[in-house]
Amino acid sequence: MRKLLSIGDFSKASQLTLKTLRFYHEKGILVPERVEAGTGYRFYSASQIERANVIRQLRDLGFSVREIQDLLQFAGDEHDIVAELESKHAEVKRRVADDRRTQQRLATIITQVKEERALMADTTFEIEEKDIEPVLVAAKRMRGKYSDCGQGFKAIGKRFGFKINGKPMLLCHDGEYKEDDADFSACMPVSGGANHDDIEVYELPAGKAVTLVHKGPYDTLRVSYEKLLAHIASEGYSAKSPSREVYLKGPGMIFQGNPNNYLTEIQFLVE
Amino acid sequence: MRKLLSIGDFSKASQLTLKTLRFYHEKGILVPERVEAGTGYRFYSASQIERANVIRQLRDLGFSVREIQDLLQFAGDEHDIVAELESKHAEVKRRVADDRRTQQRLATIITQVKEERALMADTTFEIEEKDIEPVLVAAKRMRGKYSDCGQGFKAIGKRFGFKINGKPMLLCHDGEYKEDDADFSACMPVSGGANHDDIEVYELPAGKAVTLVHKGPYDTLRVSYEKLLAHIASEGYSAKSPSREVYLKGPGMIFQGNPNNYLTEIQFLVE
DNA sequence: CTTGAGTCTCCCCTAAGGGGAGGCCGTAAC
DNA sequence: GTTACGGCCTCCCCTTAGGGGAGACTCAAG
Repeated sequence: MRKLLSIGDFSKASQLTLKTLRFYHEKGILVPERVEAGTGYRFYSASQIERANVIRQLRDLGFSVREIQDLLQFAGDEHDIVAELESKHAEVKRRVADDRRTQQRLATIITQVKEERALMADTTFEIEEKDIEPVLVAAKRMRGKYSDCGQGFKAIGKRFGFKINGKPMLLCHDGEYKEDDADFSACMPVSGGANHDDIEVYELPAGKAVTLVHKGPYDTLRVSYEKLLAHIASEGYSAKSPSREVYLKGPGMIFQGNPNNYLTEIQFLVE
Repeated sequence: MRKLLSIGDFSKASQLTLKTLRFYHEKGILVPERVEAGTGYRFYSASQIERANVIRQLRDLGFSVREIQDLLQFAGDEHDIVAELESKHAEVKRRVADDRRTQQRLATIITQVKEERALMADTTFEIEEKDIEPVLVAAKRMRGKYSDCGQGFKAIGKRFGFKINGKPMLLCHDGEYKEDDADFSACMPVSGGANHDDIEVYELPAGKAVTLVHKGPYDTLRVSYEKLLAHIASEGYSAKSPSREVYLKGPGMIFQGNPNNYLTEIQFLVE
């Protein structure tokens, strides 16, 4: 009366692969109606297709085999099913939230890298004279080695977070180049905000400036400084303090990148 | 000069477990600066902490070890990095989309199950007399066995999809109960829509009705029918054709559920 | 000298099957 | 009669990113 299907036929009917069917047999969630003693051949009844479909559905909904087993245990009893569904729902929701954060971070990184690449493409690496707009910054005055400025940026980043709207800058208050006991400010352009601890918010003045984009690691910056200062002297300008360094492209959020491709714009306001 | 860290110290500094460090060593993405020949002890340089952090970041962004390996191969070369980032971004996006569909489906199922449970809780299973509102339905007239109506519902579901706004119903056009060659319509309440192929859209009339909610499998429906007809006779009403069956709760989208808990409301319009 | 903490390698385990080897069975073609 | 083919079986290894633990070795302190 009831026709039994071979595993191949059942596979076609249920859209589950042979491997999967054997696996489900082993796991006990879909046991063939009959297993021939001598050959071990599996035979399924047509009515088991329905159960196979249920399992497929549950699997698509993200339930593990173990969970499916539990769920099918109380096949008619709906007591815990809602709870299980809800916990799975919460789980998926959590995963979506996580993934969206990741996605956001990836997008940020991508735009940043692209921006830097574009920058690299249309930078001339020649001395330029241009008018600079005023810029509102959050600045932390520091003393020591220039390379310590990272901590200043970190502190500003922590406080001003999403208000930051430009590349990090360094103000050199010393008239000359100093190795060890330099007087400088780490600062970031911001859209607003108030003073906080040792971070001051103020506006850098506008004005005519002589600038040069330096390409390469930071320890070769001096070459570009000298080039700029020579130009300023030859043109008869006088440079105003502090000079500015804008870190157009440095070590990224993830990759250090190649220091030979770091870009730093040096700006001297002149009159 | 350069101090080397034992794996334990490096583990604390990098926030990667011992197991993970050994694994990354094996995979070649974070090879200790020095491995002592005799003992096999691993020693890391402090500068490797930075690389460890890069790896952590990439791992958090969902990159596999294999991908991290590729990415770190061209540590300075940024040529392919954007492409990799973008493909990962697309991948995450796809996963989010998938998960949200799953989440939606789960939510639908949950509300449905809850609704059915509420229904079960406040149903009286007594004969009631009530006034029935008119209801717009999409109906497919069929002939055969009642149990074939599922295909009718499927057809209507395919055509009217999101316009469906009620429980599936059956109209019995026969005056009497027929097993085999019954004349009935499978129909679903809809918010609108036009006739399509053999699916008609029309309004079921309002009126005074005698109803009874039947609990149990469909093959015991006759008991409730007889109870209702006896009541109608004893009250001196005359029943109008077609009678209606409303499938308040039947086999769910996933689970068959327990047929003993199926709920079906039988409605006879009377005058 | 001993002890405890740190480290090593090696082996097994995860979830949900996929891939393939080698063997058994029945049928159809030659 | 035989051979080829197709369907089925079991058994074993493989995948990710490490976790858990056993047994052995090393290092520093008491």
